Amino acid sequence: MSVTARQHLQPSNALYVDFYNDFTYQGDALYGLIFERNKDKIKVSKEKFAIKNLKKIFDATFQLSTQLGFQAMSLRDLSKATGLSMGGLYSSISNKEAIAVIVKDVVSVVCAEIVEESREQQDPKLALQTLVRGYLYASTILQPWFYFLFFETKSLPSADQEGSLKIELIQVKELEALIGQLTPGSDSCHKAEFVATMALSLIQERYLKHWKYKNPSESVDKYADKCLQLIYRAICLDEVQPCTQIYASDGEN
Amino acid sequence: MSVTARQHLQPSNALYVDFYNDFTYQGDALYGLIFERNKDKIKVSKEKFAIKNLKKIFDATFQLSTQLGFQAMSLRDLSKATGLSMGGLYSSISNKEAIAVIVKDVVSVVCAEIVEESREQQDPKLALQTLVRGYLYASTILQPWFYFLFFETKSLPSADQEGSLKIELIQVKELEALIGQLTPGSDSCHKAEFVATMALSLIQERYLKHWKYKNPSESVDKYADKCLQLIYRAICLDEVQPCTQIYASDGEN
DNA sequence: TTAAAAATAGAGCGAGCGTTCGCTTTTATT
DNA sequence: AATAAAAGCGAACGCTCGCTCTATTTTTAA
Repeated sequence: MSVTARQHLQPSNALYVDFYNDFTYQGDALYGLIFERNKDKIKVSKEKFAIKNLKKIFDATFQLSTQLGFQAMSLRDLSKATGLSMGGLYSSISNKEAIAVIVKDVVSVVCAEIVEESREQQDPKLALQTLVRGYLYASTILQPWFYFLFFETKSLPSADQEGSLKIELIQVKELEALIGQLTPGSDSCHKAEFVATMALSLIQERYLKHWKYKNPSESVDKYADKCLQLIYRAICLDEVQPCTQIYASDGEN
Repeated sequence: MSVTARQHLQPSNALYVDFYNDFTYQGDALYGLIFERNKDKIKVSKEKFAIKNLKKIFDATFQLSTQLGFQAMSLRDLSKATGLSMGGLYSSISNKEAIAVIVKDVVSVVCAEIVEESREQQDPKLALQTLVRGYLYASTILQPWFYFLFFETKSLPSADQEGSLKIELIQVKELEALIGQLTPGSDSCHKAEFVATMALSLIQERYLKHWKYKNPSESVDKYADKCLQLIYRAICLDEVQPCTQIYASDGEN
């Protein structure tokens, strides 16, 4: 069942849940992927043990660096929080910096996947929806990863810093291209560039201020609806339904 | 001449320049204010010397912490960049943390001032415009300050961390209140809360991604226009002019 | 049962951190 | 030109950092 077909039946429905169930970059599968992509730098040779440790390390890193910042988090702090000894830490990661690099790598891979899925759509409106929802849903599931990369880009080696900026550039350019295709003429109300910037800002708002959105799984669908609706309005897309009508069915939004 | 009167004559005009000329929180006056507010913690007793050093210290701090992050910036780095000795640094600031606290203090004062100016306006539409333009213009002039506070809130003592979050909360609540007053009924297209969130995201976008906006003084007026226009559209404000008309006069926007 | 793999505790390394303090230089006033 | 106060200096202190290493124990999987 296609995305739009579903939405016509029940707006603000279980799209996120569907995405979540298909999303392979989470849980053990995610850490398995990290293990595969960093085998050469990880001393632990068996996947099972590596996954267990990586899970602990990233969970603790996100918790500590959210509180203190990555630079202020010491490896002794991390050792305490993970329950691993110093030696244990260094058998799963090559050094402190490598933690940040892996986060960048994961976000990079996930974003590339979302762009790919969007490009499979023929209809630009569907492609835009796939893109916006993809970013919102993925950054909800991987909130600490996206959040970390935004705030800790400075902690990366300079090559990866550039890579991190490039991710953002690709995101906004992809949005801009699709929005550009949807604007009837060049005399649109708002230029595609500005609308794409706004869209990305709203996407980032969501994972940067996650404390505002306590039950993400409940509300992220509605948030995505509102973002898309706002994009349509910004580019004067007439074909869109008046938004009061969309939200008339359920009281809260 | 009032804000709207001017805009009717020439949209995207010299509003920023006017703001800039009236804005007292810049240059020596700003550092004088910092000196006054921190006299007890500053060993240098003569304003003239304090201003000279504070200027050096904050300029260098913003440059270094943008590159490395505040935590990674050492006071030896700062000493080298300012040309001051370690002792010289410590005669103008009480310790490293104090630098970040002062930034929070400055942004806090400036934001309070903007809210105050907005509240002086009777017409909610004018008040909203004053608020949005105020935030955009002030954060353009004080871009490094706003940028620093956003990224380095974690480096503050916990009391000031809360203070920093509160600034953001006040900003969005003030926007929300005014937008709420402008929405005709409760069945508005978008809830005021969401539109306020979007507005603040766009304001922050501007000073967080300042590398995108090379000539801020030239374009910030147009950016403000676009933000306000988008807010009006989001809340289905009919009285607003079609935006194509506004931008018809000048080619680029 | 057993050999390999994983993990531990923690002493220790050099480097660099934030901060201090006794001293010298500059300033402003006589 | 003299002088007292203010400003500025930079070596040194105690400490923590990222990281390594060893001896030892525990866990795993055949």
